[in-house]
Amino acid sequence: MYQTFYRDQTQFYVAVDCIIFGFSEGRLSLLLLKRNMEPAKGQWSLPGGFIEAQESAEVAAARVLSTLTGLDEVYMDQLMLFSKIDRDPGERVLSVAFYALINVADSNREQVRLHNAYWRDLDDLPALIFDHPEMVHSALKRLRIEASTKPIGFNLLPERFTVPQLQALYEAIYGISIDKRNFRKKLQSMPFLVKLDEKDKTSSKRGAYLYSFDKERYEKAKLEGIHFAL
Amino acid sequence: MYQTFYRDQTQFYVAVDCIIFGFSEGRLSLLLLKRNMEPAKGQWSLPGGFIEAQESAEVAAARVLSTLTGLDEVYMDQLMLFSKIDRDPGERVLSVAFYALINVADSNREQVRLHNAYWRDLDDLPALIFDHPEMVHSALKRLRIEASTKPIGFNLLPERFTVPQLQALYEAIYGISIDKRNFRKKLQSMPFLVKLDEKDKTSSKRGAYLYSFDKERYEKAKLEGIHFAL
DNA sequence: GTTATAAAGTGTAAAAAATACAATTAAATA
DNA sequence: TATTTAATTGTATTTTTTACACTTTATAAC
Repeated sequence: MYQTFYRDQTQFYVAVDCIIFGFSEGRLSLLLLKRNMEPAKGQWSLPGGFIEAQESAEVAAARVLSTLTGLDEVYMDQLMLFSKIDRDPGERVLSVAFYALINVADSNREQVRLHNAYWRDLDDLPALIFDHPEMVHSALKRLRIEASTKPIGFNLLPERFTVPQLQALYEAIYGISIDKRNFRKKLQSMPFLVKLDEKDKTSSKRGAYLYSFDKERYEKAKLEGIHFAL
Repeated sequence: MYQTFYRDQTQFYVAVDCIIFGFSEGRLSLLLLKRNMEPAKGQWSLPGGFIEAQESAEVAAARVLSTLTGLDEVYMDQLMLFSKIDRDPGERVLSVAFYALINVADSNREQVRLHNAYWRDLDDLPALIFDHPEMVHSALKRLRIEASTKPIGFNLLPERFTVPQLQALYEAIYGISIDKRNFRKKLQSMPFLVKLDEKDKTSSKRGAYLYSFDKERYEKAKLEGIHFAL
């Protein structure tokens, strides 16, 4: 039987690490933990934890994220397994990296604070332990690829958002500036972006119309060959 | 210290499984193992093996591939970790899937035979054990994404290949038929495709010119903003 | 040695997509 | 009432993608 055969094999600790993206005031940020004890005191790390006996990696990552932010059903996707022998100087630990997209305002501020976690601007990250910088790099690369063909960016925005907000998000993700007329032109070809009657007046006197992403309409459009592309 | 903390954690067997793509006679194929003993006798599986104490997942996958085919320095990329609790009905085993692209002719036929491995047409795969079908699906999806913007398809061809061969490869990867004039037009914009003086006459009386992919020129072109795209 | 065969090789026009670019509108505040 | 600031709108140009058919080359058959 399998069991007998497997018994000779080495077993490993397997952790998950989460690259949690947020977006506010036109900037992408990551939710990071500040170590307040040795070793590596003062250094920063990605939120993570060990996979438990009865968990898949995906469930473990969702647990870590839920514990930290109070959020469930968050957009999350696995990046890959990081397994270099010395990636953790303490002991051999493999780690599966996940990236998550959340709306900062939805997270539980107190819970985040209690875990000694802080939102740090993606363009100005502190030094991170282990291979966490590599994980972040990998996550950003993946985010850029995914966000261009799938409507995942909306997970970083409130339920209702304005066109200028959406544009600022894409400008932040790709680090470019986009012509607003061309940007709106693309949006017009997406029947799953629903224009609401209400305006958001927090960032201008005139106010900008609020929109929402209609998941059902998106699925319908996809079947008709209309794809998301930004 | 870390060690003390880690000791409470569960450890896991971690395997690698390889989706090894080949291309011959206009068709993609996978190198699969046929089980000639129980359990699951007669069923097919992806080539794989356990990660050993002093190996990274990448090294383990390269070892598995080298043992099976005699090939080193093969194009290989990690897909992700598969970790569903019951994915292996025998015991809890996590598995990292890798996909590899090899030139079938380069592999050691006897070695492959000895491991009870066979090339099976991708369009006519046998039933596979565990979550291996999911891994294959994931690999094909990744291959399609990667092959469209990176010159990785050449790993499936001989060192020197013809334009019709290259076109047939891309037609096989994407399951479409491509206009040969438009295909050649795109190739003309790629200075790293070197036309040789020799012809391959195995598939036509007239013969088709052989080309090779020049990696150095590719890197140079990339710096100049010329990207691979097919 | 002429002819038949089969795959390799070639160019252009039309359509679609991406890009560049500037004035007007709306609402609050001075 | 005038000023301010961000939101909103359309068109012309360029680039890219797509559609499409005949000629060339070398071998094999006659």
